[in-house]
Amino acid sequence: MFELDLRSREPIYQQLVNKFKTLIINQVLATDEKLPSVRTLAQQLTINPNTIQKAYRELEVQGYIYSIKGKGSFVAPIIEQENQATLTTLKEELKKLLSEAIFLGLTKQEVIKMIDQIIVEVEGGEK
Amino acid sequence: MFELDLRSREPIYQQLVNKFKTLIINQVLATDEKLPSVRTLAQQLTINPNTIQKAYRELEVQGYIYSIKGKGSFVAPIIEQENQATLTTLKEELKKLLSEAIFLGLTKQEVIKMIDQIIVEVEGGEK
DNA sequence: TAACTGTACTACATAAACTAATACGGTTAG
DNA sequence: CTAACCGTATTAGTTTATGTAGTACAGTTA
Repeated sequence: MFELDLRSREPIYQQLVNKFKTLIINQVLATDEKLPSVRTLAQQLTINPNTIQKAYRELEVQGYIYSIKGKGSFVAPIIEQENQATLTTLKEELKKLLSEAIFLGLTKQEVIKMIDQIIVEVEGGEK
Repeated sequence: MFELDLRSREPIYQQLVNKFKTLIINQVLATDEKLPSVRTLAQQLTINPNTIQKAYRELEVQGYIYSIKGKGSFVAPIIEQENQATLTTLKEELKKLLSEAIFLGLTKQEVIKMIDQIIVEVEGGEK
């Protein structure tokens, strides 16, 4: 199923994350399809289950899959994937920008004001 | 001149970078003003000159100072308008990103948390 | 209850980051 | 021109972070 480079500079779990991302984005793995269990895949690749676990957690954080204890890990609904993935990226960019802006003198109050304004625009004042 | 926290989790050179940034941005150090030499400051702070050097290099890379071998390190010309312009640009980018992120589910609380975190990093927990 | 599932905790090896010791090369006052 | 300043490169040692593995715990289902 996978070809891993065990002695690559790129961590194994990262390779797994990328492989799965590709498969999921290209719809090779359908929504709600079950991924191999951490143990199964680990045995198959002759690596430690915890490495698979780390990859799966990363995929989950990034919104590509969801895991249920005792049941398994599954491909997340596409829209949610996209949004979560995008959001994660956005958060990183946001943090960089915010750091820079705060350093240049942007105040917390200004940012909050900005957010309030945006929320009004986007959500029309709900919440 | 400086108060360093030698056993902070934040690297010494990073603390120095931040202190100098603040001083330069707030015009406490004027344009072309000479910074203490790496050895002088090192002796004063009882740390290694190389640590100062690392801080100075970082400041140079980020455009805050310039160094001349054999002469010293000096505050780089900082045009206030440039900063303001940068800040304005950043604000626009910020607004776009924030709009997108909030649309995707980022909450106001998350952003505020993010800001607090950044402020702590930038100011290094003084007060 | 047995055989699956994900997950938490710990430990260990390795890689990266940080700081220091030393030496080298440019500038300038005397 | 040399002594006393400057920044900088190289190297090494120490600490910290990262990646992986071993083991044990906890939920699910037939």
